[in-house]
Amino acid sequence: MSATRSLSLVSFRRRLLGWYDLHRREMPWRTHDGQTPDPYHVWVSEVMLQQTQVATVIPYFRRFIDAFPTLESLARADESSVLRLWQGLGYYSRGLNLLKAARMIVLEFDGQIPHRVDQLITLPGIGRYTAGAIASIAYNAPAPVVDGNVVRVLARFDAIPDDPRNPRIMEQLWQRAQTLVCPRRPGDFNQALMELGATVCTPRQPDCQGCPLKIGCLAFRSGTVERIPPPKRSKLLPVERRLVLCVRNRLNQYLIQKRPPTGRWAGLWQFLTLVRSSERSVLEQISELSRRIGLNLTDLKPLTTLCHTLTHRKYVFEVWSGKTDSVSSNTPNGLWSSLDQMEGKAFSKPHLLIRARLSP
DNA sequence: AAATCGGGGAT
DNA sequence: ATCCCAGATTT
Repeated sequence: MSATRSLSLVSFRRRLLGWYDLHRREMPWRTHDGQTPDPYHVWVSEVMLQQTQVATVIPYFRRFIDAFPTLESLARADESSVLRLWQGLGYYSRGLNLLKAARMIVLEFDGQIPHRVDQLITLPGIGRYTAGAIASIAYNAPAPVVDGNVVRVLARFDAIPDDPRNPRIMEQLWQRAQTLVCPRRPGDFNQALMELGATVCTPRQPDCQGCPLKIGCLAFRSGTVERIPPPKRSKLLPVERRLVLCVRNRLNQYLIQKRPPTGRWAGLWQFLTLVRSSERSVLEQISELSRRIGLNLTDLKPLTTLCHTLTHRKYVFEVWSGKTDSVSSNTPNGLWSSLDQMEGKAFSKPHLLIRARLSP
């Protein structure tokens, strides 16, 4: 790998860090006095930031640290508390892995978050990126990081036209990041690279005039910035139809169920949900359900229909309301719960929206 | 190597 | 409507 053409390695670092010192954004997990941040804060923030933008994470991070100010307090928490704090953030296994790892650190690492990448990466929920981020930001280790932002910045800087989803290209970018990382300020360097990608070297309409690396950027020189990296061709989303039933008893409680511990929305609560058959009518499906779980249902009415689009599929929820005189059911994982009681439980986003429609 | 796992920001 | 986001884990 040749150096940086017209921009030397040292100049690359100096320009990038100089830009960062001027444009660094304030974030709750960052210190403002050049001090090394709390490794626990770095870890929590980096896990929350996986596939999630900074603006989305900030309120979740504040609430999480308020509830669990230290690694020890997190290790003592239970899964339901963590999921409640993760509610709405998505990728819920991140939260559960965070809890698992906290307990492992207490038991196997004497309560100290490991400094080395090869130790960090053994913890659940910490991969190559997050290990590098923690090691460099919290402990000033000269470890590289390559996230979506860094991929874009480096692919453009070197004018790599190939798809970085190709593992070979990705490995090339990791090597490049390793070479570039500033040994004096690795944490700031890595954050600078990512922040540049998030605020200047953006996917669309990048601000090349404001970029400290435009001198030396091969994509800028050749006018190919907006074509690098190549966009992912979108595929048609499969549609999943669901029938949701909000059953209320005489105590103003609703029947809710806890989702299984694996799969989508694992461990989260929801109203009664079944796959919506296109063969049978809604009322047929509901009466079959009522027989199966032993509930006598009355006042069945359509409440709303809502769509929820995820990365790989689209859900359509047909939501119905109903009443019953029963106070028990055969529903596995079923529970009668008032709207107030539900506040303490973690619901998926679509069921959170359904819940909001039930409030008086 | 490909699929899975959420939800939202930006355009 | 589309692409992407401070990715990791499972298949």
